[in-house]
Amino acid sequence: MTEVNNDNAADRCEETVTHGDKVERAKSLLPDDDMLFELSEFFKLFGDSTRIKILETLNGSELCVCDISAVVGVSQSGVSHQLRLLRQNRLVKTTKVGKESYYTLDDEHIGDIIKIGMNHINERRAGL
Amino acid sequence: MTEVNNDNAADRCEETVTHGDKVERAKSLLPDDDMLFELSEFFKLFGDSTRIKILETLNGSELCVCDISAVVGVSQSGVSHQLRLLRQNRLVKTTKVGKESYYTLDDEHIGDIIKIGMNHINERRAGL
DNA sequence: TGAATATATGAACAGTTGTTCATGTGATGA
DNA sequence: TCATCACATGAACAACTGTTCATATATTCA
Repeated sequence: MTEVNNDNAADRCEETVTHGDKVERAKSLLPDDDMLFELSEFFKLFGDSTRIKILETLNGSELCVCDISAVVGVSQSGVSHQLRLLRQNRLVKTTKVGKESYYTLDDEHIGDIIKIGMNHINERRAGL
Repeated sequence: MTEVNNDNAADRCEETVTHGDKVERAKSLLPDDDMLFELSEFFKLFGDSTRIKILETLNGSELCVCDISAVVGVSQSGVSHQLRLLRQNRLVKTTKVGKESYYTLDDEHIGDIIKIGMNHINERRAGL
């Protein structure tokens, strides 16, 4: 015990870690902060039902903004805002044809991720 | 064209869909609303860096709340709140030993999902 | 050129979320 | 039994997010 002996109790847990070795090991295995931040930003994109609808809609089809709006039931403006987010994060890409912008998925992993999510939900439903 | 001919322009896009057939097809392929809602709720859990840290920390180790708090750098209370969320959604499970609660992952898919996310980010970084 | 159309974007606002503080609960051991 | 500890939980609040409304931009066609 070379640790400072701080008898000021109250938040003992914060100061004297119960299993120091395990904590150090876990810390060293954690991805770096940048990766953790980007990971959460990435998954945040899937954490909204409008965006999930958009992604699932584009999974297999190429559609213009107006059509996407009709499919997901959100105003053109709302869809456009969400598409911008998805575009900036390279989940979708766009091709301009005349006045229209056609959107498609820009990452082959997206379908996989959503599929795993559905599996989780189905298993959870089955296990009631 | 058996559609009502509404000449009130303004929001034409909302009313007269550009590619009706594609829209109907896309709609029919979409998972039902319950699934879409649960999917977004599920991914929301990954959309916060504290929770991602917790999940990555528990991916391989079994730790008590106090230790998790030390690893992720959030107060015991904050971690406890997040663990409750993860517990309620069956991403983690807990075993009580005396005063301590030991947490582990409760779903074998979680590691997969995070891994795919990291791949996406690494590929995005490489493609600058 | 000017009207119509598809999309993008800024502002504003309500609803949600993550954190901390304070406190409650239940187990341990003196 | 009483103090201590690990953990859980409720309240409060600042920060963030998704939507709509209004408007800007850009393309087509008469």
